[in-house]
Amino acid sequence: MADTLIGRRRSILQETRCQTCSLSSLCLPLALEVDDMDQFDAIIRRRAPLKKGEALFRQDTPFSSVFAVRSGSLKQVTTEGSGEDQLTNFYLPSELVGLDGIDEQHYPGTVVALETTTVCEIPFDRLDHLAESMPELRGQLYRSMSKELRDDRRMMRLLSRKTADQRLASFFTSLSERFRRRGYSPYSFRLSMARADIGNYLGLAVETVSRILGRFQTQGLVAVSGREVNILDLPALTRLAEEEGAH
Amino acid sequence: MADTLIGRRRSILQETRCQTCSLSSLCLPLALEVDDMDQFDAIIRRRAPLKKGEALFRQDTPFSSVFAVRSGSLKQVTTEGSGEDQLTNFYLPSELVGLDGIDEQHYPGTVVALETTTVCEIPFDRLDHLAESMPELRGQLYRSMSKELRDDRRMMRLLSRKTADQRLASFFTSLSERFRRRGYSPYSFRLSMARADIGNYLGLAVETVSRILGRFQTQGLVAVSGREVNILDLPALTRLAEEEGAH
DNA sequence: CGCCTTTTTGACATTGGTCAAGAGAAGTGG
DNA sequence: CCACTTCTCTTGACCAATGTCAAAAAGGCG
Repeated sequence: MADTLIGRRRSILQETRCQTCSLSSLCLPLALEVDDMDQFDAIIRRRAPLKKGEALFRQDTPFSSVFAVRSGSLKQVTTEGSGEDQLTNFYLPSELVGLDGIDEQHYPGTVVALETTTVCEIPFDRLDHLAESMPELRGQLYRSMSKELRDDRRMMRLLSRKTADQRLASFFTSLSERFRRRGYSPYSFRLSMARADIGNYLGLAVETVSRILGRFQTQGLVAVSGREVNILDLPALTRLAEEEGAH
Repeated sequence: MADTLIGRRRSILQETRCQTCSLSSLCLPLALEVDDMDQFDAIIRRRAPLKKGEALFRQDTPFSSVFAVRSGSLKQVTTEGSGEDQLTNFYLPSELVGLDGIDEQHYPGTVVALETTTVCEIPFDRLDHLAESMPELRGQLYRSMSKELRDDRRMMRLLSRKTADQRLASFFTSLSERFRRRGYSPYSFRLSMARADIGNYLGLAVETVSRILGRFQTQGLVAVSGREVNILDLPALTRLAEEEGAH
């Protein structure tokens, strides 16, 4: 009884409950029964929203939790020795951040909000404990990691076999698809990241990104104005993305 | 009693038991108690050794098991639509193959033996079932996947920020380190893969691989004769590998 | 409104790919 | 065991894609 009240109160004040979260069908609790979802819900910690530029966690910090993005977006950046930073990932709502920290027990990169962003913190030890008795949750966790592995392989393919044009086309079609799955327009969206971030992520110089965006525009593939993007010819963009650079 | 006999017999005939496997300290059963290891052992299936060029499994085949490499080596190759093949990974003894198939329930690439190779087959449903009651095993499984994620990020960094020389240097130092961890010489080893495989993996043309190997040789970094490699100046190679290409 | 950051554009340099050809290795069958 | 075929690897000449440097234009924020 008290529990329910607290639960209700929390949901009103902070909208923290998975049951009422519009992302639950894409997120970890996917496929959990009501009872299980309640338990899962109970281990989640709310965080104050991150402001643009704020870090969710920093590289080499001890690993303790994974995070589900609730709204906004983030980038993961790794610094290595002398080298420049490398942007290894962008995270959108419902995606899980921090899974690559499990192995070495610290986060292998700094994760920074690209805009105002809210996340659910999921302490990993408690998640694992829960997973012990919930095969569904366990499966979902495996799947999340496995999916990330597959995405990484796709990225490796992009980096080693695609031309700059194809990389940009892939970037746009992939974003478009991710927005679509989350119920947003796949044709019209706002980039939360700078050109420099895109270039870093795709392994291209900023200037190249800028030039190719210009070319896409004159080719009638997209209309870009600052960070506002309108995809005009998705099929053509998809075709381009799926071609492969000579080599 | 009968169990023990069968167990013994199996171990003599096929050397399948984890307890007697020299890799157990690097492999999944790492950190399992004796009892747990016996149970783990029981779910493992032996396979006939693969001959050079034989496939362990093919792309898009239904996912059912992960595999631990026992001896030899393999490569994973993904074909995508019209594009050329992309070599996404090499696997050495004690490494786990197939984890990226969990999510979509089929293998995202074909895995082929580079030489005579033996593997342990671990049916995934049984592994997961066991993981339910063995937190150690569960942890080990998470760690394996997480490590692969980290390795992938390193690879992405290599592909997007390193010059051809730095890539080759990384390739050699990484191989060297992997051999060292497995108790082999870090200075002298045999490449089981062709130059074309190395090039494909590193995102370089075969010719470039060949040329740079030649240059490394005249610089006194390595001595290469066919697939026989002697690392002459590991520190220098490491330095080179850790530099980062302009950009 | 002015400063600072982000983006665009231009000129030029460099890395690494492509094509072509030849030298070695290695597997195959007589 | 050798001759033949077929890969695999190396080398050279040339070229295209993309990076670098420089500077101007456009945005965004206090």
